[in-house]
Amino acid sequence: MAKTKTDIREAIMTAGRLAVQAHGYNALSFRELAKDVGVKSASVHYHFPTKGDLGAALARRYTEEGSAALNELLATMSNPAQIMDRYVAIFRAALANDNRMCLCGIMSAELDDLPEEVRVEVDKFAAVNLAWLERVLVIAQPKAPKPALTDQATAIFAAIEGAQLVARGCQDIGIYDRSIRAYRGTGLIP
Amino acid sequence: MAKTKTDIREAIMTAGRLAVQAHGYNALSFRELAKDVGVKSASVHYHFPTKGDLGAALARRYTEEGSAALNELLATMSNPAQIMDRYVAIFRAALANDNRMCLCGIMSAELDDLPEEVRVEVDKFAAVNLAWLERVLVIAQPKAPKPALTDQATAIFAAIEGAQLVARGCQDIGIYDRSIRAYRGTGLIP
DNA sequence: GCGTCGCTATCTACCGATAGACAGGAAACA
DNA sequence: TGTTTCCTGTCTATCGGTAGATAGCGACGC
Repeated sequence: MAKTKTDIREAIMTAGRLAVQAHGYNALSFRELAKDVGVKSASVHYHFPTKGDLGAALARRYTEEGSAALNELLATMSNPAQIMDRYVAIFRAALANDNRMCLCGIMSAELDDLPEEVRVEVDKFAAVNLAWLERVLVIAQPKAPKPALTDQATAIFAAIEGAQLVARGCQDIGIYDRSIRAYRGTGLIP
Repeated sequence: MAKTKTDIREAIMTAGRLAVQAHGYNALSFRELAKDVGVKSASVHYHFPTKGDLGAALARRYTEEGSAALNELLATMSNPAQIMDRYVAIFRAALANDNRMCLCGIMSAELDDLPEEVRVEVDKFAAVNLAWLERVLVIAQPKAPKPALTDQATAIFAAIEGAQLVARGCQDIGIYDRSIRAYRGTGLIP
């Protein structure tokens, strides 16, 4: 089967996402990426004229796919605790996959070096997650005041990203698991 | 006043720490660093032969100074809630200082690109913080079983690092403050 | 006088980006 | 239908810039 234009574009985006999740945006290289995909770096520039275009496309796609998966979760499950089980499992999967991180989490660490178009996508990812978490919390704690749930959603997102970061840094996924367990124990996570 | 050898070394380490906290280890450049300090890049190589040496020295110093400050805290204060107030304030200060991050937190995100000698220092920083947090928790919750406190210490450290990461990514220190407030509300942080 | 220490100058390797050639297929026209 | 034209997508080759690292020189202090 011949490679179509879309095939290569998709291959670039997949390889790019994996590379960023493992090494960050700064370490993303057109040459390396091209080698992975099996083309020349100039061809990558054809599909993504600048590195900023590529980074923004990666982050946008990451957010879109994440958002779709989260909405699917909310649509098919009703127990908040079970929903949150799945949520924390998503972030755990990145770690389990070769000690990778959330794409937008790792990009947050590199914020000062990101082109503006990438930065806005990182912000969007956080916004999508916070809004979704708040929806779950409304189900879990219908009587709680709304502002408190907003804070809690923020705290949950930050806590999970942090658990992923520290677990990655220590190369010990057990740190992630123990942190999540403690979050649940205190009721931070339903 | 003339610059002694130690002056230059210290200036390099200070500028280096600030640069890493703002841009990460990968973005740390001998040329930029030399320009900041007012010497040539070859001179920086004289004090720190390789980039790995410099990174490891920065992380080691960061851990040592942090450890000393934390021990001082424990020695002069007795109320766990007040002690934790000071602890979260330390991490907040980095954010307030030009949206910087914990040096070892940002290095954790770059883990795959770190030389081994830097990696071990990052691990040490986490270990020092976890051990210290556990000591504070033992004071705050003397009746709790030890393993639970270990988990809680891990969770607190991860949560604070995460709050810092997300707040930095969104360039909104309010995210840090709201997260910490929620952590306290649930009792995760005493 | 012999180390110490910062300098100049240079090396190799890699970066993102661009120019220009070329193959192949679709589209337009006879 | 046969021919010409245009566009798409990839290639080779190269640019200017920066990275970390090194060799060797000269100034200065013990």
